[in-house]
Amino acid sequence: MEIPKIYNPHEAEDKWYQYWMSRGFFRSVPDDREPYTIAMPPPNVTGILHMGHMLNNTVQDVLIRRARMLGKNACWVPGTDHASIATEAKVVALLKEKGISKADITRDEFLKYAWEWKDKYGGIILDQLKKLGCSCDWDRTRFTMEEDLSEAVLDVFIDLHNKGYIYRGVRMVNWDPAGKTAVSDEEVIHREVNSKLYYVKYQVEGSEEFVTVATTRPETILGDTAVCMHPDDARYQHLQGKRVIIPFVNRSVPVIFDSYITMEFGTGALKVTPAHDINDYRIGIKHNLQVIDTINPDGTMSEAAGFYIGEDRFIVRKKIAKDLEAAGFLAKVEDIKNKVGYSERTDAVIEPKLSMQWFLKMDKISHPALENVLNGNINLIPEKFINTYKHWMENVHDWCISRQLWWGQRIPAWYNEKGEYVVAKTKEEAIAKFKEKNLDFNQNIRQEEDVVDTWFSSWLWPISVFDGFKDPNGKDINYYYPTNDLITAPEILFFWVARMIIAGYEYRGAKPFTNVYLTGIVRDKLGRKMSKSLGNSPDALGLIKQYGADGVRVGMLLCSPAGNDILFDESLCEQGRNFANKIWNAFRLIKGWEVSETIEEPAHTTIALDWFEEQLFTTHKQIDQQYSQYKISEVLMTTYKLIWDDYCAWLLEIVKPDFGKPINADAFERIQSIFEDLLKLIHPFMPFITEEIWHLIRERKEMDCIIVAQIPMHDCINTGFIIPFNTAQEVVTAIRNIRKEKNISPKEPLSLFIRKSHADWDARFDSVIIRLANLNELTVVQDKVDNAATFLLKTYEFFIPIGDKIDKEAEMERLQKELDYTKGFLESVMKKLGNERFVSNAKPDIIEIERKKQQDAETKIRVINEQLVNLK
RNA sequence: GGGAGCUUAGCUCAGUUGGUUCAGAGCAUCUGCCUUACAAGCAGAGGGUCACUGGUUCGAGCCCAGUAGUUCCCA
Repeated sequence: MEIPKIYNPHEAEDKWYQYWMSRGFFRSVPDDREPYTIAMPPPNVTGILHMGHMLNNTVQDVLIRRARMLGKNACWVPGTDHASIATEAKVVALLKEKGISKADITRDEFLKYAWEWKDKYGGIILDQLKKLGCSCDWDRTRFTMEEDLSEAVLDVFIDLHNKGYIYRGVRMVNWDPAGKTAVSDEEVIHREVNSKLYYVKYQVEGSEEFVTVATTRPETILGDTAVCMHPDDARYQHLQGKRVIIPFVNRSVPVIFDSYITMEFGTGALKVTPAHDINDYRIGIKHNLQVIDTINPDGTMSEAAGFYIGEDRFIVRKKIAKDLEAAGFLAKVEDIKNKVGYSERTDAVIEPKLSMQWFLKMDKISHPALENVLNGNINLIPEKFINTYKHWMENVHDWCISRQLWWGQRIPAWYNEKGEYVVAKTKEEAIAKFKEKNLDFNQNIRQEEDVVDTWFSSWLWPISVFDGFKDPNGKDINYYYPTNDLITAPEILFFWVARMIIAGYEYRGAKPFTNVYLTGIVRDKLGRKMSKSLGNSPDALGLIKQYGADGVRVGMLLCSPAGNDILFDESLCEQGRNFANKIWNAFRLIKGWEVSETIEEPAHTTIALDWFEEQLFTTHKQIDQQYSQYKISEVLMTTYKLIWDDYCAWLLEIVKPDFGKPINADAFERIQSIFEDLLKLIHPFMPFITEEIWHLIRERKEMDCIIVAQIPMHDCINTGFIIPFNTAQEVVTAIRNIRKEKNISPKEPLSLFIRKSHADWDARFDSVIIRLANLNELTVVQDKVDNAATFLLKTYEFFIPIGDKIDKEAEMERLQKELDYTKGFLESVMKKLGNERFVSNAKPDIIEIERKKQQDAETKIRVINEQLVNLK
């Protein structure tokens, strides 16, 4: 059989993913084992796989696969959320292409189109996750708008309303004129932009004086109901009790004083537009000002504006500036930078707008969510996010949960003709409630038009995916809840993570998960966030095609410590691909050997295998430790080095039989089973290549797959092989260096003499040194050896006779340098030991170490001096 | 404006309660090798005033204060 020199991932990927699926390896049902559960943060149903998803889901898959291999009942629940705004925008656009306007069809018709769209395109991302190798239990795939989950949302809404947590109120909301809906504070992105600051003159009533007011939004002048100054501002003291005339509109409004004003900004005089600015709104309430709503839901000027009716706010901004200038009211225009809010979903400029919305009171209900993070019942990883979390939870705002959309769970509230309302699941129940409350009702009661925020579905996710609302004592919810780990981005710490914790305590009396692993944001090399508009995001599936899923997974995780942003570079995937190829070639080597029962096992092979088994055991423990701290990229690097350096570069080089010779059968079995252990360790990171090799290396039964192989906990006595092996490695490296310096071919055998001057030489790895350094002799001697290249390790002297190749001058120079350094070092040690305060304050073991340093340095100086004398 | 974090090699990052023999890793770089597993490779090498200033200590990358730069969150 000819095995290709270069690993080709594609065939293996499709083959094994199908195999795993068809054998049900991803499936989890409750049993006697300990559960390990992750509820996937549901990606947006309109989404396609991007770098953030790849990072996030690779981490989850690593944890799930690891848990599976540790014998836990691993359950990873996938799904998507319905993303009201994004999906509705998509469907509206699609209808527009067909020449259908949303305004012309009924809610039911629209929803029919939306579901059609969802069934056709929704969930593409889940198929893409399969390409990445994600081992989710696909039988458990959920969708936030499916029937059971929607019912849970309605029940929760009704319950919270009954508890008095949900209320209706007029509030200044972030209005998205493109989506024609309110969005939450968290969905507004503030960006610094170049704007103009317009200085507009307002005439003081009954005088020739003008007050100049600076504004970035002249179109809102139409809604002004006051002008405000700081009470301490000397410039405006004489205006107490006066009124000013709004230019153009000719409305007389009061001059008011409030310490909210920043005297230094603009002219220190602020125009107050309570309907269109959150701060103005607060001032308006305080000073009892009139509120004039001059902007329509679609961002055009309203009837109340009186001018430019029906024209877009940004066009009006330019027009009114021109008109003000023509009328002589515009003093000047300056360029400034200011922050403007944009809708996360539609990228439209957010318009602060007063409207009637539904809110969830957060103060009481959020308490356990703060408490249980602070007391460590729930861990945030890394811990630095606790501060941010705490700050947010202590200043939590009520949550605006209504959205003026159709795609989503319709709020179960019903109005009578007087506008009075009850909350009930069905019309029949609503009627009953109206009766109960002695309110008017007839057949004309109508349901609230708005739906709830998508997060109002997804905050129930860890409960609802296990049907914890439908069946609160069900097998699944009792077994899997609380889940173990949540892996998500810090950006949604508040509007998703915190709210899930709130819901968890409110509806299960228990946390939804124990650990929250916060991944970083994937940025490009230049540190810019990856985005569609910048076009700096690589095509995720393209990367998988180019480097293989295993390569990309390794690339993602090599550079991603928890919570740190990752600066992604394709070369990382290349490194991952190269690593896969390295493993492949190790397999090729082993597979190519002829095995013999009769040939003797060489000493170097036996001892090297002994060493490696101890090394494997030690690394195992280290990896466990790193996993327990969620240091995933360190686990990867540790395993990477174990395989590449320890196994391939050292062990295989030692045990490799000479060309054309067979290998001893016992040794072969050990080498192969070590290789299998290594495959298991790296499997969570590189699922495909490990499964492929697993089956090529031995005949396997149908269900004997690495995905369900158990990671063994080796019992290994500390045999003390590691330190002497390290010494042997250093000796080999030193000899290789000498060969290189002296231009001696690796094929030319050399002799090595070891002179012990301090401790006895540990000869256990002599055979290894002989083999790797290509020696024909290794002898421990009492005396120096002439005409030899020398080197020092610890307190041993090494001699390699090389005849006339010695360069005495260079040799002496090297030794002198080493001597100088060692002397300096000894001096610093003696200084420490001579310091009485050090000797009396430092711990005894520290002092002991210093004494050892002193001794070793003294020995070394003696040895170097002798060598120098020899050379002369 | 308020709060939090970060600053260690060219890049990305480790660095436990302050205490081993130049502060570690991977990548990149440089040198020599197409050695019959792998050039997607092998064998070596170089590279750091631990942002800066001061303090505490016998001893500071680590603790404290200040400064600068930077990122994020909130307003």
